[in-house]
Amino acid sequence: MSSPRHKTTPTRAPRGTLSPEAIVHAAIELIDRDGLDAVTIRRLADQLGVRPMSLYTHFRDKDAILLAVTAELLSRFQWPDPDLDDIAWLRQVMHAYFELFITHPAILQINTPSDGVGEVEARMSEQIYARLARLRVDHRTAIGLLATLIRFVLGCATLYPVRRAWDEDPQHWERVRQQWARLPAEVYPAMHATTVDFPTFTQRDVFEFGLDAILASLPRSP
Amino acid sequence: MSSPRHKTTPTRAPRGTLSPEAIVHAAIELIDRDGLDAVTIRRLADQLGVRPMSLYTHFRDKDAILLAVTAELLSRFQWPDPDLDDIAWLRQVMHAYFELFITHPAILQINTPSDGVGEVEARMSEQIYARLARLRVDHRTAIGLLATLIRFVLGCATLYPVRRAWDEDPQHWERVRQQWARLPAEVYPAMHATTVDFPTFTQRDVFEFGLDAILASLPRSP
DNA sequence: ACCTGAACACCGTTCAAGT
DNA sequence: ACCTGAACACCGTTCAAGT
Repeated sequence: MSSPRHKTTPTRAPRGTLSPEAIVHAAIELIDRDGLDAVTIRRLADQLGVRPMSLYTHFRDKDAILLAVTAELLSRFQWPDPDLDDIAWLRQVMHAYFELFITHPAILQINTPSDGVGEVEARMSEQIYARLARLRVDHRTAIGLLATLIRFVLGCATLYPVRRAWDEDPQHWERVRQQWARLPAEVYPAMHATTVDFPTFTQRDVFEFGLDAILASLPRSP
Repeated sequence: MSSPRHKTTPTRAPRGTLSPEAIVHAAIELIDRDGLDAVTIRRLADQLGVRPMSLYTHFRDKDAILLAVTAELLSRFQWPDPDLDDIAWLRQVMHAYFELFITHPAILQINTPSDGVGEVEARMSEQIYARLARLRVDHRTAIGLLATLIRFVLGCATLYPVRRAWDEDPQHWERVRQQWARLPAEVYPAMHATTVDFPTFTQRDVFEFGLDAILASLPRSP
């Protein structure tokens, strides 16, 4: 009578339920399903079967969680086959970098302090500079080229989520062509002219085109 | 006795105090001073000497305000002198685009639905395609080139706020050089090698380098 | 038409407690 | 050491009211 055992006890979670890894894992799941804004201390706790405050035993604050998330995602970077010839290997690195960003667009939205993206960059540097040196590229060009490539990939990744719908709609470019063709040729001569043999680009096509353009200065591999 | 006139009346704001323009203006001020996160309906209202709910008379919700902010900022895009030769003009457009983004980095964080950045792109297109046509660039190359340039500029702008501190610290690159030089030459031969004539890049130098690289395929202007 | 108070359903986080 | 309840200072926004 004094202690009604079979209350609707909200069952305290057992001691081992939580860990930094489990939290990061749950956060990534939430991000990939519903986007970065869906990551909330309270919703994270729900997903883990725990009360909100429990998370603070494992991370100082929410920022620390998101930082661990980016670290985990960046660690999934896929190094290409080292046997590829130098230019193919270089392109492959950029491809892997691009793929990483478009499968987890949230990385771009998480504010990493001071160097952030630089993590992957740093690990890339040695190998990339070695390849470029082998291609007889001078130091200044090597550094400039890598910086340019990184920025291009970053831009592609930033635009990808917005442009993605265009790739998936087979009629998109035909509609654009018709729209441009309807423009008065006197005012928009250049755009009008392109509609005769209208070229279409997927996001990946653009990526390929840009890579070609930036790497064009390099000596062709045999 | 019945109506104590001189209460500490919280003085209702007069009817003309608010307007979409005033709200957008105040929001931009807040953004430029304290960043995008500082933009809050309540703080915006404070800044305008008005109560929070008043803003909803002029905008449907907060997103609508931020959309108006990006529209306003993008409208400040500075078209370069049309008398410049084609390649110089093209570079100048990209410079203006870059400057716009680095003076108001918040534009990059505001989620513009579907086309967003495309606003400026669209207005650029006709003029840029006209110039490229005059340079005898085929349609496909023109579209690919513009897409590449935009992504590169976007990447530069994204990285700029993070890398800005490097530009402003005169000792930064010397410290990096020493750090690289201290690496064991057997494990990091390439990075070690660069330290003998260590090249330094400001963010603007990188921008210039990348522009050169991407536009290298174009025929040199006379 | 424009400005507003009260209230609601959310946040991240502090602090003091439980086990 | 780890999990938690209550509470605080914030959010955006709805709804019904004032002028």
